[in-house]
Amino acid sequence: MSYHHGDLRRVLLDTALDLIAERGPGAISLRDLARVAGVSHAAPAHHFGDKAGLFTAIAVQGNELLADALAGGDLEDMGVRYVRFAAEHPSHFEVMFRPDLWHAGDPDLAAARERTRAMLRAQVPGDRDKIVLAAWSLAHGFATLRRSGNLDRLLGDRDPGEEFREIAGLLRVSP
Amino acid sequence: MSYHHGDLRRVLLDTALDLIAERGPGAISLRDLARVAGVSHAAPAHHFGDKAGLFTAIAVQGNELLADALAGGDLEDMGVRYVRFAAEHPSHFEVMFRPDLWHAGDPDLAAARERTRAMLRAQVPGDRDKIVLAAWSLAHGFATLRRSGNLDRLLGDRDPGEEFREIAGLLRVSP
DNA sequence: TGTACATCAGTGAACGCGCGTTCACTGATGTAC
DNA sequence: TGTACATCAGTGAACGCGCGTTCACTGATGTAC
Repeated sequence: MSYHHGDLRRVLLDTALDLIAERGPGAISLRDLARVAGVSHAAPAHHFGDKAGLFTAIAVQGNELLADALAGGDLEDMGVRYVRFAAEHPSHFEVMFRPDLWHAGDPDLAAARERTRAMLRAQVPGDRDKIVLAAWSLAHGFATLRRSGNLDRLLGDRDPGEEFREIAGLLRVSP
Repeated sequence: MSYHHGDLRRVLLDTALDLIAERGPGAISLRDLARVAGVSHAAPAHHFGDKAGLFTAIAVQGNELLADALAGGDLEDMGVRYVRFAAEHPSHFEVMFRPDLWHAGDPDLAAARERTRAMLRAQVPGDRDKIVLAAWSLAHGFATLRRSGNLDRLLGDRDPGEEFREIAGLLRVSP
């Protein structure tokens, strides 16, 4: 491998996502990240500025992925996709909802978050904010409980999205 | 104050809850806790064994408080109480759903968690697990999103429980 | 095609710091007699 | 009422460690001429 890696930023991000999925965001260190990625321990700082910068980059990427995943479809489908996203991108999902981890003022992050929010809203005709909030709460709660292991005894091995579809199907919007 | 404090365990727990509410569980250290409580830095270890022991104690207490809060009432009321608990005991709530923080094998904690779960189940006649899960997801998602600041622009200054009652009122269990 | 130079990615040594944990100790309390 | 002793809460010094960050540097790449 040459002195200039060429793709180190991406490698560091991917490695960080693996580490976070394994041990949680609290247990990660820039030095450990560099160690696992096989580069000098100063390299992460070079790319992300500092530790919060790393988490900020992850949160930006996560919001973009989620916004993409939510594009199109109806309200129930949105919930299913939301839950699936959380299951498939656990590290992104976790970091996205931990404001203490990032640089809150980052403009890229603000834009990415706004885009995700706009996608959530777009699934409901007529700007019915409370309905969006109810659906979002349902999907977010399910995804979070599942991720924290609270549903281990309650769910089978099925696709989490399908499990959620069944749960959500028990509720309907009252007229 | 005498050499023997008499109530140090409780003071340490309360201080820890304050610190967690301010800065999040990741930013707490036993030394800082001791500093704020005005005792030697080895005192927390004396009471809780180690750092995870402190979080375990908080999780036990949180589960007991939540189980108490959920006793009695119907399904919708359970959601309201759940949300209210999260708002009133943010540190407990946060720690309770962060398995990476505690001693997972602790028997007291296992018992306390089981008691909370039993309370959730008890609100639904006939053991309809999926309904419980839907209601739990809804309340948990709302509480979590609110706590992470994601609803700041969407909610007013009303009691969080009442905000939730309105949201939950938009959904009904389909026949 | 060749040379000079600017730019930038990544290095590695060094720093100071706060941390968790250990351990022999000391002071206070309660109980047995 | 008084004394001896066990128990336990809390102390304070000491340890070794991993961390984030800084900084002068070196190697590679791309571009201008």
